Amino acid sequence: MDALGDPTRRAIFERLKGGARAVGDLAGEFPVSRPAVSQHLKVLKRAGLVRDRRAGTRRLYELDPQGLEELRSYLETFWQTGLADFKQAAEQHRKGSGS
Amino acid sequence: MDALGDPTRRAIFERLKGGARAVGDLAGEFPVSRPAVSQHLKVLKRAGLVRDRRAGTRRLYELDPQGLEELRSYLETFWQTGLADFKQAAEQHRKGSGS
DNA sequence: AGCTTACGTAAGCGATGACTTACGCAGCTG
DNA sequence: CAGCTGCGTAAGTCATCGCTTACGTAAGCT
Repeated sequence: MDALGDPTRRAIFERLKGGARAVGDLAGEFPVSRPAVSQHLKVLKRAGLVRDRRAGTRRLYELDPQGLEELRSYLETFWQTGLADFKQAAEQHRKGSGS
Repeated sequence: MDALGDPTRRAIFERLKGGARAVGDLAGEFPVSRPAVSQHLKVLKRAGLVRDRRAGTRRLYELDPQGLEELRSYLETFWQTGLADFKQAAEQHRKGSGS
């Protein structure tokens, strides 16, 4: 979650949804240097959101399904921990107020 | 989303799921000063995630249902933008590769 | 084997941001 | 009306982090 806090990193992450990409290739589409992209990928990898794979001299990065599932379930829990409950209260509270 | 990047802020946000709370009351449960909590709440409010309401000299903060719905739909979109597609590819890719 | 490509890492730097203390203001209470 | 409580804001400080340049390293190509 903290890993997605940075806009650039989030952009890289979203870009990876299109499929596996190499670092240099990826860096070509962002206004940052290649090492910067490397570091971002390192953080994402550490967060379990991406995976790296070798392809010749290049290193392809792709989304990690497992980490994504974990994130998803975390968010699911996020809503359900008393959130639906709160929503009902909110709706009730809203009943008499017109904007 | 950037608003939830900070751990302390996220903790405050989660704490608000339990219901509306005053600032000082909230600050009593965190290792930070009251003004710090105020600033965090300001950011959350600016992000549309929380709402403030007055109660005497206190100011109660609660989750904003509208902002939460926006966040939820954003996340929904997040998964669906080619993500299911990617998953199939990932599964397929897994088929014959033994590490 | 030597050269080139592609990447990761280290070191340094500038900027963002989280936190604290000090201050001013609104609202209850006597 | 005076005092107290509770909060927001301002100013300053210190850490964190994102970015760049420079360097070392692994893998294809000739």
